[in-house]
Amino acid sequence: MSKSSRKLHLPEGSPAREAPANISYGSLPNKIGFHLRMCQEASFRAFAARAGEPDMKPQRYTILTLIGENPGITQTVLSRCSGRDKSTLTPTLNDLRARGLLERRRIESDRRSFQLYLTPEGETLLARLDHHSDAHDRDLDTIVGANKTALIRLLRRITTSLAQQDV
Amino acid sequence: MSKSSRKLHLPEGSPAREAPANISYGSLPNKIGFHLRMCQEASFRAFAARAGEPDMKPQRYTILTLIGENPGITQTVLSRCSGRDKSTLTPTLNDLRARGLLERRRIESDRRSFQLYLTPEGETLLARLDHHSDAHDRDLDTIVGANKTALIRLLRRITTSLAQQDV
DNA sequence: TATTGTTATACTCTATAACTATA
DNA sequence: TATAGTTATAGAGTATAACAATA
Repeated sequence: MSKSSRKLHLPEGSPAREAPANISYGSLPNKIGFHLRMCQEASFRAFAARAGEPDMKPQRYTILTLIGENPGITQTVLSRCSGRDKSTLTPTLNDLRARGLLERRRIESDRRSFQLYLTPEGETLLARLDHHSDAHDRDLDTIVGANKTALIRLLRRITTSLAQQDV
Repeated sequence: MSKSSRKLHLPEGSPAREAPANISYGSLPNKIGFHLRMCQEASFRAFAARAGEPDMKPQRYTILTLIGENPGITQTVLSRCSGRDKSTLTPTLNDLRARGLLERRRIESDRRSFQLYLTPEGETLLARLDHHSDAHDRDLDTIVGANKTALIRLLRRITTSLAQQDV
């Protein structure tokens, strides 16, 4: 097996590597959406391999970042910012709390809500993830070169345009 | 609720829309990887909303396309082309067969393998999905404009560069 | 009544490992 | 021994709906 020789950790989606064959991909290679998906998967795997934190997927990294950047953010706001339903967040936040990465405090002025804060351990982990993320993005920068700004601008434009379509 | 007014079908990930607040996203907005994820999610949702086939996610569309383009492709080859483990494919292919969208034939010269073919119903569905996919990609083309070729080239470069890192 | 967060439930996707049947 | 495909098992992620506590 020539499988995972130089790969560090590949928590999910390890295969995909091996070259196909004389296979036709039809119209897919002309579709932006297809390449977005391929590219996002490749980026995710590369980040996961680098970070070596099998339980810290991009979505969790985003959650930690949002809490770190906005201490005291509530779960509902967090759910909107991260684009997931609030019920989706509950198990994740419980898990992160169980790992001692974050804590929450009840808001006395509105006892329905909780404010979220990173613990020192959470800060440490976030810093480590940031480090890997920076390195990963430097890789991407190298690949993309001078086109980075334009690329991000394009991706943002697509994201916002598509989101506005169905408001 | 201003939720899904003009949305057709949003099988998964329906929220995400509502604007955040005075929230800081830290370094995320500078990260290509972050925007890839946001963009891919937005593209996926827009496609799903347009196609209105809640069970036909991009991955399944890719599978149908690959079989349609390469009649007689075997499951193992298909799994490599679609970037998923062969065991992952089994339930999906069973489901697609149960829906009458594809069929398989044993290869007599190697009775371990099966060749996959679309049924007429599968061809019809694929044509319909192609139609939606084309429309969706025309939307993307409009958003991206003259940059399409450059964008795809960049995305491909990222995908292949990252994939080669860990061979 | 409306909102915050939880629970209950369900489904999809994905993986690895062990298995079978064939080669 | 090696390969094609299945089964068993597991886990993450996501959704909707109903609920309790609070506003």
